[in-house]
Amino acid sequence: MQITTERLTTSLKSAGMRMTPQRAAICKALAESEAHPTAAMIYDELRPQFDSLSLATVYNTLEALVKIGVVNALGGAGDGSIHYDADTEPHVNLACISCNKIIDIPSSHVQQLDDEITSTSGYKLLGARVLYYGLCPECQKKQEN
Amino acid sequence: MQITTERLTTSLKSAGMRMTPQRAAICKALAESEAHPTAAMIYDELRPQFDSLSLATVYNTLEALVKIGVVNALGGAGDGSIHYDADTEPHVNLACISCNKIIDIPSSHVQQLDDEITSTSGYKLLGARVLYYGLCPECQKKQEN
DNA sequence: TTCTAAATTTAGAATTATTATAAACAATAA
DNA sequence: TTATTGTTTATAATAATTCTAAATTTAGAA
Ligand SMILES: [Mn+2]
Ligand SMILES: [Mn+2]
Ligand SMILES: [Zn+2]
Ligand SMILES: [Zn+2]
Repeated sequence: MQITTERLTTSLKSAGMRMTPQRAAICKALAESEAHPTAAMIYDELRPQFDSLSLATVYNTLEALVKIGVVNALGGAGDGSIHYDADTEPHVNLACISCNKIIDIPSSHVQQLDDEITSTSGYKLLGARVLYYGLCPECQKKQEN
Repeated sequence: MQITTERLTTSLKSAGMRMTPQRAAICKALAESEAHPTAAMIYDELRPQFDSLSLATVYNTLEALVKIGVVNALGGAGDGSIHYDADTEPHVNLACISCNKIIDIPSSHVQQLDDEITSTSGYKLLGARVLYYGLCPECQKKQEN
C-alpha cells in the first residue's frame, strides 16, 4: 500500500503544508495500518521513533488530512475515540463494540451508493462513514457464559 | 411518525426497563425529530417540560436505546458531539460540517447493502452509521467570498 | 554560510462531551 | 405499611480533543 502513503503526503503538500518527518511518519503509519487507528494509536506507534512527538501534532495532521478529504473519520467504535481510515475507496467498515476492532468488508453495492450520493446530493463531499457496528464472532462467544 | 415513538418505548420496556415520564419524553423527542439530535439538543428541548431533567438521564436513555439496537449513533458532524437517529431503516445521512445539520437522502442501494451485511458479516449487528459529510449548498455559498 | 521570517512542533493547560457516584425519589409488591 | 428495587438528579470525575505560547525547524534571501 505504498501508493496511499504517497497520496497522503502529496495531498498535504498540495494543500500548501510542508512535509516534515513527523507528518510523513503519521501518513505512513496511517496508510499502512489495517487497524483504522485512533490518534492515540498512531502516537503510541510512533513514539519509539520520535521520542518528543506530541499528540497535538498527530491530531493536527489527521485533521488536515480529513479536511482535505483524503482520510475518512469513522467515529467511535465503543471506545471513546475517533478512528480514521486512509482507504477512501467505497467500502463497508464493521466495528465490534466489545473489542473495538474495525475491519473492512467488500460489498458490490457501496460503489453504486457512492456514485449516487456524489452525483445527486448537491453537497461538496469530503468523506464518508459507512460503518456497521455490533459484536464480532469472537466477542459473541465470550458473551455466552 | 407516531409509530417510531411507540417502537422506542416498547423496546425499553421489553428490555426490562420501566417507562418513566422522562424516558417517554426522550423517546418522543427523538422519534419525532428530523434533526438527528444530540443529547444536549434533546435536553434543551425537554427542559421547559421537565425543569429538573438531568443530562445524565438523556445520556442513559440514549445509550440504552442504542444498545438495544433501536437507535443509531451516527457520530459527530463537525461539532464535538454524537448525533442520534431513531430511523433505523436503511438510508443515507448527509452531514454538513459547517452548519452541523444532518439530513436524510433516499437511495435504492442502501437496502441491498444492508441486506448483504446482515446476511454475510457473521456479526451480531446492532446498528449502522451510513453518513456522508461535506458542505451543504448554503454553506458552500457562504464560503465563496 | 548566515540571517530572517514563517511554519511547525512541543509541552502543558484548558475545554468540554461523556461517564460515574451517591443521595433523593418513585414505583412495586409483600 | 414497609421493604426493595429501579430511577432521577446534582455534582464530581474522566478523558478525548483543542488551545496556547514558547522553542524549534524550515525555506529562502543575502
Ligand atoms: Mn476501512
Ligand atoms: Mn437519518
Ligand atoms: Zn469483538
Ligand atoms: Zn451547511
